[in-house]
Amino acid sequence: MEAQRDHLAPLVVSDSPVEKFREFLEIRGEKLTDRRRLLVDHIFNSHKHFDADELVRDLHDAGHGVSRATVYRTLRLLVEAGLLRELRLTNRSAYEHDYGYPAHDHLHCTSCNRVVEFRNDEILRLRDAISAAHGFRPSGHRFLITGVCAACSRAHSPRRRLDLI
Amino acid sequence: MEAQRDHLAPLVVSDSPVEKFREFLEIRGEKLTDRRRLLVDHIFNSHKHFDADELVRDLHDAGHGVSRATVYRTLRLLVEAGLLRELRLTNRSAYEHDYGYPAHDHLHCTSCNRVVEFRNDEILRLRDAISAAHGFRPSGHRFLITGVCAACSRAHSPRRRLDLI
DNA sequence: CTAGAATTGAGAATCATTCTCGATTCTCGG
DNA sequence: CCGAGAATCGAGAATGATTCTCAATTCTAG
Repeated sequence: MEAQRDHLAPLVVSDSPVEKFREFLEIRGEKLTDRRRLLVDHIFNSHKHFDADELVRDLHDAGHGVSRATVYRTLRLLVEAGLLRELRLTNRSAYEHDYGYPAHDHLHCTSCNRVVEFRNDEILRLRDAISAAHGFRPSGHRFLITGVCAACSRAHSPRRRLDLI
Repeated sequence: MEAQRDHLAPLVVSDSPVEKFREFLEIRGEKLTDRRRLLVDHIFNSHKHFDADELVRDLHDAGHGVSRATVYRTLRLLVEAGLLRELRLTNRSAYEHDYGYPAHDHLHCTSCNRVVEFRNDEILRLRDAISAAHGFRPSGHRFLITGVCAACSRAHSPRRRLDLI
């Protein structure tokens, strides 16, 4: 029986992330080593948004030592491979799953620093229309809305204007 | 005589950037010093996209020495004041005029690394609709389209697929 | 099993940015 | 005009994230 399909789901995830990574590495004549496998497994088993430091810490806590250098090197590869998406919201890079995860964008609350995801179909349409108008061949996009989330709006005095006090 | 007005121009620039900055500083009980004035003047007289280092270099070349520390401190203030917008496309922050400059977003060519601006009215509408749906109070947004610009598309073999070679 | 190549890890190095703190400049009441 | 006190400045140190170096290890092909 046909699985119900989101009409715009662009992702057909036939390979596991590890397989996808192996293919990518193969093309470049590089190898899927145990350190790399360990990292991909860990990343795609749990985390959502994380940074290099968390990764090092988590793996260390789990008894697996992976050097900082290797973590950074592998993260770069995973981004190039299209498995991870890099977000530069602050001074340190954060990462999230890209492969096998539906396209989405983010709301960033500058008060509590939380990041909320949302999906919106128009964005894609808009992106392509704008790109076409500029002879641009789009490969991706980032739509980030900054502001104050509902919780924080409620928490703070509702009638403040500027950050005067 | 009525100046012709873009129907969505949200900016009424009655003050010069320096004035706007002075107001901002006054509110916080800080001063518009000569170093700060020098920086604002320089920034709003020429540059469009620039980073801290260029600023230091340019000013130095123009015979005005401003310490790195002051440049960074002032850039932060200008962003807080809403005069500049900070872009984190790479590891170093880039800045562009925000005050007195129409709202816009960017196309980033990953091949030649050029950044092109575009204006699109739907984005605002979309941003507000999405925010509303999430009880979010938006204060700004960033819409970045990454891809390959027309020139680069033409320059490279038109029939390449992946970066295999 | 072995030579050669790729990867790893520890720590050094780099790069942008921020901090420290003494020197300088500004403000404002006299 | 004259300080006293506060804010700002600059030089260089410090920080923090990321990248690099290079010897040791692991992998691959034969």
